[in-house]
Amino acid sequence: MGIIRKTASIDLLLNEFEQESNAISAVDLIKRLDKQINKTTIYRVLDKLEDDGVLHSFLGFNGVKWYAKCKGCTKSVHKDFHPHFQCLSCGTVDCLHIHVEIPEIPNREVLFSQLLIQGKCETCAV
Amino acid sequence: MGIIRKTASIDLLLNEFEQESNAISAVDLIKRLDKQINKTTIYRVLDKLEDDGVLHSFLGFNGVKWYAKCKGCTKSVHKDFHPHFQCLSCGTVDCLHIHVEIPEIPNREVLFSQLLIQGKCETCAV
DNA sequence: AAATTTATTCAAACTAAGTTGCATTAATAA
DNA sequence: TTATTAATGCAACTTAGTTTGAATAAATTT
Repeated sequence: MGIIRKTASIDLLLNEFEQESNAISAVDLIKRLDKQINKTTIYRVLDKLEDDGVLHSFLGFNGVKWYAKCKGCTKSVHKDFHPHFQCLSCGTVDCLHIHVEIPEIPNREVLFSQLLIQGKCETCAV
Repeated sequence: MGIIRKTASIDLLLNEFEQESNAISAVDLIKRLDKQINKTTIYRVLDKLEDDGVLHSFLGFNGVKWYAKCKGCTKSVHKDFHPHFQCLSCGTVDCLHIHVEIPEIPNREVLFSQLLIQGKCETCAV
C-alpha cells in the first residue's frame, strides 16, 4: 500500500530529502523532526515512500537504516543495486552512481545484493 | 586487546565454529549456549576472536551480526573482503570464496567494503 | 455542508540486539 | 600457593525500531 493522502508529515519528510543530496538515516530524521512528527509516523512514511519508489533504503555499517532518493525507480520497478559509501571521518553516507559487477555464483540464485563501501569521502580525503 | 587466557567459554564458542562450516549469528550463539555462557561473555569473546583474526564479522540484511571462521587472517593482517551470501529460503549465511572487484572511485579513498548477496543457496535453489 | 468512512497520527509500552559497570571467579605468573 | 589480573556473570541500561489502541484529520458519500 502506497501513499494515498498528501499530509504534512509527507511534505516535511520529502523536504528533508530535497534539501539534502546525501542519504539520511532514520535516526537522524527522527532527531531533525522531533518537534514536528512522531517517530512512529516517520518510520511509517519512510516505509511507504520506499514502497512507492520515492526512496530506497539500506543498512550502514553499524546496522542503522539509511534512506536516499531514488532515481528512476517506480512502484513496480525498484531495482537499485548501486553501492553506498560511508565516510569514516564525517559520517556522510551517499549513493555511488557506479556499476559493480556481481558475478554469477554456481548453483545459487542471486536475487538482491547490497554493497557498502567505507573510506574517506571527497571532502575528507587528503 | 585479544585473548590472553584459554577459558571454557572460548573453547565452547570455538567448538561451535568447528562443527559448522557456515556463518553463525551472535543471536544464534546466545541461544545455543544459553545454559553455558552468559550473553555478555559471548559478545566479548566474539569481539576478541575477531580481534585475533580467528573470526570475522559482518551484518546480515536485517542488521544482525554474523560471525564466520577466518581463513588466512591473523591479528595484524585482517583483510577478508569476500562477499557473504544469505539464503532467503533456509536462512543459511556463508562466505563466498569468489573475488569481486571494487572499482576505484574518483577522489575517494576506499578502506573497507561489505558485499552481501541475497538469494537461494545450493540446497534451496531449484 | 453534514455525515460517514478511511487514513493518519500520537503517546506509550514493548522488543530485540547489543553494551556497561561492578563484584566475583579463575587462569597464569611469581 | 599465593598474588595478580584477565575473564566472567549479572543486572541494569541503551539504542533502534515495532506494536497497540485510541484520537484526529482528510476524503468521500449523502
